[in-house]
Amino acid sequence: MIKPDIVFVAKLAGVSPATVSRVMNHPDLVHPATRKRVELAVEKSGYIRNRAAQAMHGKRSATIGLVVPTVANTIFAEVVQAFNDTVSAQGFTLLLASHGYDLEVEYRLVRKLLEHRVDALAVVGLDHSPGTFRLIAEQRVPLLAIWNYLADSPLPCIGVDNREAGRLAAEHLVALGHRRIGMVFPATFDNDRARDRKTAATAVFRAAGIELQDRWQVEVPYSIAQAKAACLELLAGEDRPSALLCANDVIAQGAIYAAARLGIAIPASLSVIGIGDFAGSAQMEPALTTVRIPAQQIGISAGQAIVEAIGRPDADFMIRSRVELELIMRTSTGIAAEMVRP
Amino acid sequence: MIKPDIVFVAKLAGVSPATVSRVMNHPDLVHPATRKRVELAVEKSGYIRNRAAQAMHGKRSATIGLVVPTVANTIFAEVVQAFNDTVSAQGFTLLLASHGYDLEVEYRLVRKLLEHRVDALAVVGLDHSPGTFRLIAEQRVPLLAIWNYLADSPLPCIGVDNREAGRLAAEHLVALGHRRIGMVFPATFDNDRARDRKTAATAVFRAAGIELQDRWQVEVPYSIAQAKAACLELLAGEDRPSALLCANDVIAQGAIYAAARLGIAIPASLSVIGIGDFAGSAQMEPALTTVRIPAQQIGISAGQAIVEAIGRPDADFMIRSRVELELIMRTSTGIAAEMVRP
DNA sequence: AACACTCTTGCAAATGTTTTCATTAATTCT
DNA sequence: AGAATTAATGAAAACATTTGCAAGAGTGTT
Repeated sequence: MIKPDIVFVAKLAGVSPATVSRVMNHPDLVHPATRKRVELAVEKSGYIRNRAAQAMHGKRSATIGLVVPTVANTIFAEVVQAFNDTVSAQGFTLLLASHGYDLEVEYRLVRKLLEHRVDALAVVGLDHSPGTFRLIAEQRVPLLAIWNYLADSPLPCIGVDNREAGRLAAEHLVALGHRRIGMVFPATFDNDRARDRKTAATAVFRAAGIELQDRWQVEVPYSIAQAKAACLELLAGEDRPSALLCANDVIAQGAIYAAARLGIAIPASLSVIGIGDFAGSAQMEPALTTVRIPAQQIGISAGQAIVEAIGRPDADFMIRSRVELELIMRTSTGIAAEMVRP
Repeated sequence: MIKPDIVFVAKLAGVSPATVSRVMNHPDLVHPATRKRVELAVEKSGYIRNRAAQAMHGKRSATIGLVVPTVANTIFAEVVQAFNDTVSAQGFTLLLASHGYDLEVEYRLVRKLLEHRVDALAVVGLDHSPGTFRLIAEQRVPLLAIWNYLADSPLPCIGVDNREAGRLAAEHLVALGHRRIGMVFPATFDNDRARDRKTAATAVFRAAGIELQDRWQVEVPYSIAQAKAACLELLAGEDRPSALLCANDVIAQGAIYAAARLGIAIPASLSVIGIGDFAGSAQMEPALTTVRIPAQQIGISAGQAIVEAIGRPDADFMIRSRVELELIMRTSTGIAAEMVRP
């Protein structure tokens, strides 16, 4: 019992392979009666068409590559889901790869995805190795950066302005009167998102005449556990900041748990702000004040844009779409203690 | 400027296409000097081999399909990551699909993955539509169920015994003297994991002579927000359970936030137990008592098993591997109030 | 020096589709 | 009714690779 191919089905239906192909790809070109017969033969033989052969013919592979730093935590879960749903509804399948914040690994992954002849590629952020860019340019595959927006980005992008995110968060703390501010960020090397947020926030603080104490700046990877551990250390003792600006909600959640453990009242004695508004941030107690990144909207828009780009292979693909950030004030931030008049 | 194919590279290197192919697939068969020349030509021309053409030849497609209910929350994030890392290290690329707990959607996704001629398929759990099973059997693609273990499962599986998970959680509550018990579960239709956990837990309670009050059994989807909302309702008023058994940690986190909001002390007046030990469960305050599912280990083992299965296409693939559960006692559960002697 | 090997390499067939072009059948128009 | 369209199908080339087979070039043996 051999796997049925298109000629097997054709024989079974008493037509030529060409007709079977047309039934699959341009059903309107074939007579309803023949179509019925072919569909029956397909059904009966259990035929499943071979996309590889189709792709080989220069046609679409009907796949889209998505490269993310990680799927292991909440950060990108929502975009990935929304993006996948969107392109999947259009008949595409997602090839997923994750590089763990290592751009050299990313290069290899992109290469692998190109070997599979993905019809388009989406990556997170605008920081990529030159090799990656060269590769994609050579292959003329539509490439879309998601998550970040930059007015003069070298490649199409759909996302948020991370400098604005940093600015919004910082301004919120400044507006509440905080001057003793700690920042908890991951390494900003190879990570333009964290870098942009941090520099923008720093600029705001500087403009407000706030001096950032080195001892309140800590570097942690994106992990609740490590963020909590780092914050436990940072917040121990009397000499601690009155507010913590965290690179994203995962870190902010860690910070809040650390404060809870230490019995530090939020927001009375400590304010914590995150960036992202990930799942759970709104529900936690205290609810996390954050700069909302509309992940779902990004995923959907990105999916639509990329499908559209695949649709016009000749037109060169350039879109720069900024989705709006929003400061979501919840209960994890409050007026700085020293500003509260009795 | 046309994209270089294998014959272009061959010409550039002054060899035949066959030799180039051998350099890519069986490097040891070609003379080191020629190999060098070919590699140089590949480099110079920016050639990227076409997996589609390769797959068409009956060879491997070097892809593995993974179908999960969702990637939008923490539940499967860790397995997906570990699985991806493992197979990726072996040169495979992941085709990802998510069906949102709808087995009819799953059928269509599986079909799509088979069109792409994945070398193997992994799915979550043992509940699947008959069509899905038929499809996969016809195509003779190795199929592996992850997350669940069942001694007499109809297909290879690597995961945990969900009945045991439910049992461990329930026994823990019973051991602490709880008799007024609520359960927060998602719909168990089409979801063998939730179903197994629930029936096992129910059996334990019944054996302990505990009567489950209908008003304390609630059904919620896997979402922190909805779990919290449901628990706010469940826990309002005086007539509430002393312990909550949650189908998984996502729901349990929602329950804990609900209690925090209502000012119900955990574990003094309410115990909450989850299943899963997802990221953040250990760090939250109070730290969540849970039945640990070693997601990473499952992902790695599953990746290894499936790659191995691809390696021996003739031998039929059957593995049933149970990974051990472990009750992790933290601070969200405690002795039932009515058992505490002054 | 002839023989039997082993290494390398090229030729050509095969893989499963899609698509262009041509052919035949059916329909419409005058 | 005959010509001119239009619709439906088939034949065959094309797509980019892999691999079995065969041939040529060295190498060691007698």
